[in-house]
Amino acid sequence: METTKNIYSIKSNTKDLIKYTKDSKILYVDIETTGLSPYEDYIRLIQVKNPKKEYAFILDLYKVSYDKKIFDAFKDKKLVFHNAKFDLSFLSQKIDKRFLDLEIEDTMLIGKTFEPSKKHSLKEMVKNHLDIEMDKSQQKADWSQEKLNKKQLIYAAFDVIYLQKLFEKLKETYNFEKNLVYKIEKNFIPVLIKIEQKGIKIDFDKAIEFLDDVRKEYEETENYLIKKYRINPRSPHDVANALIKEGIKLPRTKKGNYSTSEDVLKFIDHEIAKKVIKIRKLKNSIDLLESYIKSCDENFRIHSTFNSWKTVSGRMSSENPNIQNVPTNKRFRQLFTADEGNVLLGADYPQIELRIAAVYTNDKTMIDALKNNIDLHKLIVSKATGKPYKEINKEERKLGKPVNFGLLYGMSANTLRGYAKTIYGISMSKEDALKFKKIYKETYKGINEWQDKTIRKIKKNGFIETSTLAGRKAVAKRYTDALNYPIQGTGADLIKLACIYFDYNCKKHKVNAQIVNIIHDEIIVEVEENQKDAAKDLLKKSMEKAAKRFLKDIPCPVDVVIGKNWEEVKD
DNA sequence: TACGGTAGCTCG
DNA sequence: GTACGAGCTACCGTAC
Repeated sequence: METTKNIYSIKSNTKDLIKYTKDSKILYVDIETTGLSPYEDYIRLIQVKNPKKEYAFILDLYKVSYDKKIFDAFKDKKLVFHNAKFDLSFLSQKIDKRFLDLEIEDTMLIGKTFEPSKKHSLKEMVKNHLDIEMDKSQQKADWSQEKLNKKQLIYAAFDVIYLQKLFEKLKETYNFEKNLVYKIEKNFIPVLIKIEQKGIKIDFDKAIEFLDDVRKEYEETENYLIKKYRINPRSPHDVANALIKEGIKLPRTKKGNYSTSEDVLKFIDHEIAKKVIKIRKLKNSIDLLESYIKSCDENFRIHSTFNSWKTVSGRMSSENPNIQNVPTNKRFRQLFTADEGNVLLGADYPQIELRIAAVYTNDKTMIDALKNNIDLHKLIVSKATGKPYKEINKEERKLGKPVNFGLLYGMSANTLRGYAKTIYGISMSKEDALKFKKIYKETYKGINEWQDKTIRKIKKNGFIETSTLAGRKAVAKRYTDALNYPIQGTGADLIKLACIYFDYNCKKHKVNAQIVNIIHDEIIVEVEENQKDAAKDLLKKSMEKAAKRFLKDIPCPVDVVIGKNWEEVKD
């Protein structure tokens, strides 16, 4: 049983903190805040553990204005956190930007890298690795009251004391310093924080105007349907009943309800179906616009939260609001812009997942095609329709995309038939669909072997552990997942690395550019007009260097486009 | 009334 | 036998 005596020293004085940290190059750090938002909430405590001392130091920031000198206690030191993104967001936002330049380690990331299927809270990891049960009853205590009680302070101190013990144990257990996935994720943290803090500029007036237009159209459509058919057009139940009343037959959903999905409605030649499709899209647009307008800060910038490891595959996600699912239509993309005197740069990786699949499966035909600059989406449309490759236009190419991805990730012949029907208007027999799959398999032998091997393994063991080219692990129980995770995950490894390179290069060449959005294979950057060419060059080089690291000799040329808004910078 | 699942929309 | 990965909102049945 540990004694609580000499567990901590609590002060409000920065000088005492500097004195405490002075003799160590490594520090274990945690903070307690009044809430989860680095914009709206405050840091109450900063807890620090110097491994050369027995006790933890607690800096109490109650009613103390944030002192820039606090940073001096951490300068030139390596900081160890549990979930560094959270602590560094606050420390860099409230105290000193230079916190983002420090070398760090993150015990939670080590857990996520080496034990992906376990839980990664400090409590769970301390239990698993040290066999100690931490008392977390104070975690959600009130950290804004003037006088903190002894229980709270002991809790705060133990967080960094156990953090040190956990880190030292993990260091014995895993060789994380050499692990590429850990390195990428660790170095990506400050890059991600900067993206969130900068935010992306919205053309507020245009957004309001757009919302107004959409609302009017929505209300007109809604009133029409309510008056004429007495239905709530947002209710699938009402819509289904109304259609049945009109003598239309509807398929069932998995759960047995009548389906009114767009896939069903678009084949129904009736005004209810057409207007319901329309009103759903309008409502969706209204929701998106309202979320952007609501999220703007006083400078009309949106600060979305980006997650780097929330998905199984390793892909990023964006929330509050999600700015990775902005509709591709002009009026939406034009809303995302740059400050006065700045421009945006846009760059995406062409057909990146197919390039990754080619190298991952060592498919000679696909590699050869890519080396000869053949567009694989055009090629698949050409093979499906019999139309010569050179005559495939942009619209038709767009349709090839889902088929290519579908077949890559194990799409069935039946689903392929559905695609042929809905997007090409071709009625494909089951035999034709199977024949087409066969042609695909014979063309791409490497892909085929990989798919067969994966299916066999899953059938035998019930699951499979997949790995990206950087070594990011995931467990799949369905073969379709097992085909997807390593490819999609490698795409994530690659773009994260590109962002790290770009951020580093901008610092090195003193280019004042900032990434403002990442959309899986696309990077959006904001930069001062007079540095746009330098930034463009660095972005291109950074993305191509990251691609080369994983794709080896498969070329991956990146085009960077300059413009005033997102619409203008698409390729 | 609160919650969770489903359906349906958006994106790569 | 199954293309994959996300977030957000409204509806709707169930539990309290």
